[in-house]
Amino acid sequence: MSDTKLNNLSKDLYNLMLNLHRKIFNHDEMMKNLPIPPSHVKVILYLKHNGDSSISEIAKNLLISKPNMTPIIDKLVSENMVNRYNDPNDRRILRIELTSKAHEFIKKQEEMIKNTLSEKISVLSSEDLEYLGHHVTGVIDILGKIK
Amino acid sequence: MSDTKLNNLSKDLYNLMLNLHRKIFNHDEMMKNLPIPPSHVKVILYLKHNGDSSISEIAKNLLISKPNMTPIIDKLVSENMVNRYNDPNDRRILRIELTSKAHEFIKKQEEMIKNTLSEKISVLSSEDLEYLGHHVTGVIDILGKIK
DNA sequence: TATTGTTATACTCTATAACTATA
DNA sequence: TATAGTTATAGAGTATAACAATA
Repeated sequence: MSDTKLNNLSKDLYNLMLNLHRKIFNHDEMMKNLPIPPSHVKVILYLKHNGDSSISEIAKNLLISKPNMTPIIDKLVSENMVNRYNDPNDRRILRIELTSKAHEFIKKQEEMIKNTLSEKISVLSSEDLEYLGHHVTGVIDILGKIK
Repeated sequence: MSDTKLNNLSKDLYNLMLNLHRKIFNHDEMMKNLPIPPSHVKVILYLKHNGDSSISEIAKNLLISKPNMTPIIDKLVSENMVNRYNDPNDRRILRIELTSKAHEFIKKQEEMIKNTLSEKISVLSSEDLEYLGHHVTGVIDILGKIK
């Protein structure tokens, strides 16, 4: 693959991110509408996607410094969104798991986000929606091959 | 267009956002690598996209509270990234414009982001890159019809 | 000696109310 | 009276270094 082709594609991907952000998925707007701070959302979504994890794992992957994990997990525990439990193999490690309340929270928020998306694209013609679906699943399929 | 179709498409769009974020464009990671805080980046990019703007306009559209704009603009001025000037028609209004240094900064950052994107997709086969380009421009074209 | 998680602390970012100057 | 921008201030989020417990 030629370098210019790769460069053009990365330019298109950058434009795709900007367009998605501006037209249908404003990250900041979503976060402001949530009842809990962004760092809590990140931790919950991380656990949902990666399963039970140690505090260090979460911190490393979410780029949150370890000391700041303590108050975040404290609050999530007090809100009954996660539980701490000891790792049976290494007594230094605390593992974090989602509660059923957290799973319900995620489900509800995803519904809200999907409703917002539906609204934004509902102005498109039936034909455009057809094409959009085709191209979106096309991109997802290929991204699935990375990593 | 049937509601179920719209729902499926919004689900796909949600998955597209998640996949883009996880596979090739980690928002937090990008921000951490920048030499200036996120709020400054947002203001600069807003001005790049929307042209000279009043402080209230910027605050409203970026969901930053007005009082917090003062120190942000102060710092950007001291870093020689923006200038303040009076609106000729309304003496209450201060308008903000980007300096040439800011334009260069944006150009450099966009280059870095595109290089990162190139690296991430360079593992794909020539054929997959071809398809990816096709679908990405397809999505961009249709998004262009919104708003 | 290295790693896990915590404490302490200072710094930045943010939200709210109250102020001034212009309209 | 309403709006633009500011000041003051308290709260939330973050980064860094130093520490105790465990490996």
